[in-house]
Amino acid sequence: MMTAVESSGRRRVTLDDVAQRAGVHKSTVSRALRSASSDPRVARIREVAEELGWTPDLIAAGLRNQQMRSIGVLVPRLTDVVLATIFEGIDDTLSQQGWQAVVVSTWDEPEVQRRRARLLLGHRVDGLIVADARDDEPYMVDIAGRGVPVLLVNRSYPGFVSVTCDDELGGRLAAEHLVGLGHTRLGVVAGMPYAVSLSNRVRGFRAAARERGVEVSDDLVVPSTIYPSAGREAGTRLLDLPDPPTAFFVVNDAAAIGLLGLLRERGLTPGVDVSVVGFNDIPEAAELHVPLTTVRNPMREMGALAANEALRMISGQPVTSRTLRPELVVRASTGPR
Amino acid sequence: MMTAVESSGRRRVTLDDVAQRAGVHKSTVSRALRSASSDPRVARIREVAEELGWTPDLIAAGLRNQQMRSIGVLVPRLTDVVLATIFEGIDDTLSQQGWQAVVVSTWDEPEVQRRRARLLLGHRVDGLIVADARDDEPYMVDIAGRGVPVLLVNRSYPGFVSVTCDDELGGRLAAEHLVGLGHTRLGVVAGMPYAVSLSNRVRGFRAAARERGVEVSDDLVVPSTIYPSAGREAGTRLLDLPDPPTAFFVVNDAAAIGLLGLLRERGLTPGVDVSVVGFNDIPEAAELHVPLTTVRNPMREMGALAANEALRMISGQPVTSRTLRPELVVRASTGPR
DNA sequence: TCCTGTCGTGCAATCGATTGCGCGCAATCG
DNA sequence: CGATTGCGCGCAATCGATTGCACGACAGGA
Repeated sequence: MMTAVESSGRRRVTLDDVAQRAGVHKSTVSRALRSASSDPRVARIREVAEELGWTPDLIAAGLRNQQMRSIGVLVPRLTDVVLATIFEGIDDTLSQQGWQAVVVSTWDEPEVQRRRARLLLGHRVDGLIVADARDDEPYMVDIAGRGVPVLLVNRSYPGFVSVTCDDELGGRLAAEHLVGLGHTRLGVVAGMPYAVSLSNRVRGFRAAARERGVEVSDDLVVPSTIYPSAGREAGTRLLDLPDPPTAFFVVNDAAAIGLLGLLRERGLTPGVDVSVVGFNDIPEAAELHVPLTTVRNPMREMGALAANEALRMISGQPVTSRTLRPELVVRASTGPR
Repeated sequence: MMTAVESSGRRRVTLDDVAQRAGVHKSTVSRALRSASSDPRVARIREVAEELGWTPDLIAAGLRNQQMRSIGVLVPRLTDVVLATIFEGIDDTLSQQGWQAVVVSTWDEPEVQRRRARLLLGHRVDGLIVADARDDEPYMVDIAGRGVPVLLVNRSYPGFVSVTCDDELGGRLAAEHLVGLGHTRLGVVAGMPYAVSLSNRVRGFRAAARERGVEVSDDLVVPSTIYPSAGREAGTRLLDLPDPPTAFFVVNDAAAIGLLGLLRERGLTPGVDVSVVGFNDIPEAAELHVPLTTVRNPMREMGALAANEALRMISGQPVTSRTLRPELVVRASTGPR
């Protein structure tokens, strides 16, 4: 004979099943299961629930309570270790507090962003954490005022509360370092123009360089994606200039790694012939043949803080934007001119 | 005056709202919205729904239909690019078919695995894709027979349908390559013993080596984690043996990268003094100073196939385990003895 | 003219957990 | 011993979409 637990493909155990077995009404069971009381009757009901293998149906409870205890998270893509790390911070924080993160990839494509955001709202998430805001296609604007709080992380946008790295400061740290080493011809691999996090890094870099008497002209600032291949391509363009830079600021480490590969092929030694500063300090930056000087971005903390702020928003508490402090990590890929 | 769409924080628009505005019953609206008809009355109802900004409540629909069109995915961690890539394949495939993936990280910890699996079931996912099966703590066994189909990916387990790489073959390819280059003293950085994917690679490697007359003794097989630091530590142990190996098989690329760092520090040139074969072919393997010879694991395809097989299981169709063919990618980190 | 078949619509039940309301029982006090 | 307070429990409504059933209208054929 099969017990209820062993049989497969059977109907879900509901509160009513427990109630019947315990000889009480389902409302009594519901109350018993969430009371802290140690009343013997309550204990008996708990026992029956356990025996029958009852587990709460979060969908039914969510419908009734108008609260799913879940937050939707939109990221460009999870195979980017930067976004994966931010999400890990979010997921960890939420799950520790009994909440569920529901993540979707949008590939930075506005149409996908809109579609998947709508879908998340259909799943009645209680809030949205947006890590893929574009300043040319701010889909979050349509979502806001839908009754669901929206928090930005990683990239900011006017009118929204956000949790970001102080990207401008990060850019400044890179510029100060390179100018301090005596470099005066600075190239920038600038990333996607629609990502404010990246353009802020470039802005900070150029401003700090100029303040120290080094002008970074527009032709030394090359847009790119965030992949190693993009670092190679942008690097090629810059190295092939009549008067190529002696130092590079690459707005993300993956592209910087591509640039390092290009330099190697051209017989240039990073840190000796040419300097390179990356951004984020992803784990492999330290493992490279020539370890990468980079700006550490507190990605995990950013995710954790974003999750907490989102919970605060949902519970109706006031929240304000926060920026986290980046830090320069000097390694072997930079050296004196 | 605010329109319904502009006002914020307001109540959700329900079918009943649309029905009242259109002067019909909500059941009529429900039918109209999902019929393909171009009847003018149907068109009118659609128009009203659009105007009021109605969006389906997937929670309510899920409760009524006993089907959420979502699949829970359990992974060790998403910051591991291997798992992130597998998940990307799953997510992409599911979302293209109108399904939602809900992913959770379990850190390979049995207690977390159990807790989060239960939580996913509480969310009424229609199936589970398990990427973090441990052969010493098979939590999936408790979950199976809960009325929800379970599919394994990445790591297999007896009695479960799985989609995996042919890891044993991958190990064989590595061994054939190294023995073919004349190496007879082979070291193995073996990964976690509880992960069958990894131990299968080691088994295939040792079997193929033995078939070619090279015995890999137990003291040359060192357990590890999958991080670069673990590659360094395991490598240190092997290099400090009285008769150290001249070639290494490292069951995953991240650890192989750590081993390459160690070799560099010891003044050994990979591909010349010592050979190293990794596993997975993650993107950075090709970008290294000494590009890594490795066994390509079709991770994204694995995820996509797993998603499709899971959908098949859910729809009640028969499914069988599938293995995908790995491929040796020879680069500069291996060379003749 | 009446009957039958078809189509569209309204009604009400359903999914499972939660909760306000009210009833009945027991305990305590005057 | 009767009245009042308090507590526990059952009842039924609720959340929002879906769907079987039944009824009414209308058309076509006998």
